Amino acid sequence: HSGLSIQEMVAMSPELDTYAITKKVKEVLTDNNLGQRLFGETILGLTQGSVSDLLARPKPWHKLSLKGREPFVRMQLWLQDPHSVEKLMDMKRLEKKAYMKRRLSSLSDSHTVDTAFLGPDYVQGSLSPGQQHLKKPRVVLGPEEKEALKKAYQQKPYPSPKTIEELASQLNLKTSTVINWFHNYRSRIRRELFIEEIQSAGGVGPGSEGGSPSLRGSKSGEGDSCDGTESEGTVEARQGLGLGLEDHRGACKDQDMEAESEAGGSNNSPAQLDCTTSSLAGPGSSCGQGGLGLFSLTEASSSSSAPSTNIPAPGPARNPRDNNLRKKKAANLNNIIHRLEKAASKEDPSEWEF
DNA sequence: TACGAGTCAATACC
DNA sequence: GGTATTGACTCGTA
Repeated sequence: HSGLSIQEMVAMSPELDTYAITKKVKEVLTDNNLGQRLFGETILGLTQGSVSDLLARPKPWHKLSLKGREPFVRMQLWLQDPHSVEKLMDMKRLEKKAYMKRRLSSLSDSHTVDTAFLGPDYVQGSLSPGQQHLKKPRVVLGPEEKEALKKAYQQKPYPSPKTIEELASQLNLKTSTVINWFHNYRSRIRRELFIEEIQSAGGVGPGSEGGSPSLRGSKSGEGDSCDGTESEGTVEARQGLGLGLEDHRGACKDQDMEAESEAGGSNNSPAQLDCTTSSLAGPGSSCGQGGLGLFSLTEASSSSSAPSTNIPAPGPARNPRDNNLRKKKAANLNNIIHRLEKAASKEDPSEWEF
């Protein structure tokens, strides 16, 4: 695109609505029966798992590093390409053809080892079959171990090396496993909090970095997300973008939904974003957007107001299990937040209750 | 050196 | 078979 590298484009990109982008991508993929693996590998250069994660839990733009923004810029470009679906369909056909060809040749030569069973490394010739066995088996933590780790986390999210050692020996795990678990858990809790904070429509401006926004209960009262505060974004850049502003209003209007949201309720209407996402649909969109540029999505959501444009909807595919999971997570987070709030209100650490 | 961010890839789940 | 989850890893940064 315009001879710019993707990094340059990311650097120059205005704020994008990551939620709207992923929503649209999911739509296009399902509508055209295209898998995450194919999309990830050909468009984003990511694996299926990463794509799944990105699509299910997009971080708000302002929370992303340059590297983290890259897939969203790629998705945006892909959505703006009128032939995007065709191209991916072609790739799908080619893959199928190649697969059939491989199957045929492996069937015709009974002496040939079916590389499908040997993994990509072997296919690429980097590993011999013998070496396959050297691969580290994945550690799968049992429910009791997870429970114990979670309890330990609630007591100390940043355990000392000594605590880690103790945990590891008590649970019969390697210390590196315990360390990794804490890293991952912190990171994922943080990500869940981003989502929760967006969902509760409080909006996090750049100024709310000093702690969990949920703790502050600031909502948007400071004028950040609901007062139209401008950051780098210009009014001109918002033209024809109804997206951020409208959703924004919706988000502010729905502040009283927070309680329900925190309880894991699904209170976001996917329809809210219809017009939003249609701005991604390119020419022919019914939501009146004139001559949108490359990154036309959400200048509307200035950095201070971005989160509220990224309202994560539960999505139509949510099954009861997902909802339960969400409820559990929300409850767990609220529990943690509650304890942190209590702790924060007591000056003497000895009074902190965890 | 510890941490966060981002990602891979094995596994679980539907 | 496609998608979601999650332990492990790399890399950049303070």
